[in-house]
Amino acid sequence: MDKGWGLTLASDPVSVFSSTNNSSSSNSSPVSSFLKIKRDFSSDHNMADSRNVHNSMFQFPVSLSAGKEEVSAAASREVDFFKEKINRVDGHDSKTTSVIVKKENSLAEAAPRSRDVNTGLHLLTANARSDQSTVDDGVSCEVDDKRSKNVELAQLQVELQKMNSENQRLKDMLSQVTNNYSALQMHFVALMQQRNHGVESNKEQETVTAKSSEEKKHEMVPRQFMDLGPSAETDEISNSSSEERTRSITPQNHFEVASTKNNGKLEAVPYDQENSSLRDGKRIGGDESPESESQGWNPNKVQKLNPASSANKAIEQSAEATMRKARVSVRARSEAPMISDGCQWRKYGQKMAKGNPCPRAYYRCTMAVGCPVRKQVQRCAEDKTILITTYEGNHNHPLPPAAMTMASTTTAAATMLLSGSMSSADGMMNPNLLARAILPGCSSSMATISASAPFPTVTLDLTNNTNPLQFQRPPAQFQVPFPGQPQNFALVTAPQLPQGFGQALYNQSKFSGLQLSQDHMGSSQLGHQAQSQILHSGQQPSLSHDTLSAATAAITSDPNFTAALAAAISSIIGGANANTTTTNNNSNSNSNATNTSNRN
DNA sequence: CGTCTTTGACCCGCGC
DNA sequence: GCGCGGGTCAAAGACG
Repeated sequence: MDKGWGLTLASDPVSVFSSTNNSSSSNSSPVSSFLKIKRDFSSDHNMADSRNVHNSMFQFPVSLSAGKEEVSAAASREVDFFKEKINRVDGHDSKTTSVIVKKENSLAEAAPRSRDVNTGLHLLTANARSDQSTVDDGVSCEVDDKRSKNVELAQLQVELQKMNSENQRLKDMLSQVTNNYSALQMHFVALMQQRNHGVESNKEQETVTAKSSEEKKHEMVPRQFMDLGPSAETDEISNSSSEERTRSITPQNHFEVASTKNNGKLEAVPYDQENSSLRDGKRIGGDESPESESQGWNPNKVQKLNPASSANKAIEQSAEATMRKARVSVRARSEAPMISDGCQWRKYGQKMAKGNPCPRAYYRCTMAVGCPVRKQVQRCAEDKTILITTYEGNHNHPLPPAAMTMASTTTAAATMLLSGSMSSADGMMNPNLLARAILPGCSSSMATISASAPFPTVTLDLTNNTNPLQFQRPPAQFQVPFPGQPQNFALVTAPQLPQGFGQALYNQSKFSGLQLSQDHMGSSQLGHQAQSQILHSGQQPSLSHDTLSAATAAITSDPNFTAALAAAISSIIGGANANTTTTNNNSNSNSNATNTSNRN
């Protein structure tokens, strides 16, 4: 890379004039996405305005497509530039420098600008000078040229070092955030378990000590929908059905969920069972764990199972089944055939669904053998620009950072739905409550929850543009599919993204954050963290627009870089915002969370 | 050659 | 029992 630079520069602007530098142009080295971005942004038209070089190391004019025609054109322009330089020998060094660099870049095309540039430059600059001498004879010009080159090279070096340090920092932050996330998950599971035990004991206490109804209410509130929102909202709901709901809670069920999760990774246990008996197994031998197995997407199967088994077993099974069958449906506007969520999917079927001219596609997660996660993708019949993606199940394998958001979202949805359905005597949940719980920042209309047993589904309708920030960027971003990536990317850029996927993921990030808030509501520490998570998604706009735009551009322009960049940026944003929000929340966390989220 | 997509066939549950 | 619809399988083809 460095060498490439030297070579590229060696071609030298002047020599370029006379002959095309083939060697340099052929030097296509890995150019960082950032460079690419800048290059994209800086069009050739700006070449004359290259005085701004000092502002950004990447702003020097670059012609990406350096064809022969362009070379000649560049040559002509270079001549003009030299004239200019001559006129301003005393003027800006940067100007002359920029011109030279420009020429080199245009000729060298995408040649990487590395720090070693200096070496190559110096050596070749001499030659260049000799060539240049033919054009401009002033000795002072040569000196200035040399100096200016040195200056710019130094600047480039500094900038590159900055970028390297920045990258390192990003990496660190990413790993840190990942670790924090894992820790939080574990903590959450532990707390949930504790809480379930506590609930049980509280129940017993209730019966024995016959507490006042009000006291009971207070105790119950936390259990029911987990404190997702401000206490006021909770009170609202608790008065009516919450009491019954909470009383009907089956601690065993809760515990079941928690315990399964506790056995290591969140989603591992329940799905291992399912994995052991996938559909294949079912067909071959239906005897083994028929329940877990045969259920697939079909809710009906769940129904059948419960009556057959004993009471406890039925409860457990229904819990597991519900957990497995809980769906998270995301409605988002997207031109892409499928939302990229960071996981690898394999299409295993396609069907024409009744009442919808658009076929429904069935995908299975292929990131691990036997991963039970599946998703359906179908376009909305009414508005074909709306893509409905329905997720089911939890991954039984480690996920890349890019897939963490969606995975946590589905897990959260499954957990929450399970808790909600379990906690409600009649199996119905208060849609508004749930909606608020899932998307505290969104109007309840954005999230609809179908709790009709036994097939709970959370539907996030992200097609409504309620967040003004999301209009800031052109919709084109989402029209480009990012195979195998993105959720985190979307999470990162969502606030700036117009709608659809970004919005969906943006909200999903809240969702995932919600999960923690719900379950930790009682616990101050986690509760705050969870809230900060929620807020972080809501406060993303606090991130500098330049950074986001650059990241977005990088992603869109360089698909190969998408995953890494998305992960890194998302981690940064998450971390930064988490910190920021945490501090901000100290004063009034609840209201802040609500307000922030209400921006949507 | 391995992987992925396509697509017709099959299985299953449900309602009539 | 039959038909319908949802979900899945698996052979064939496409693709890199």
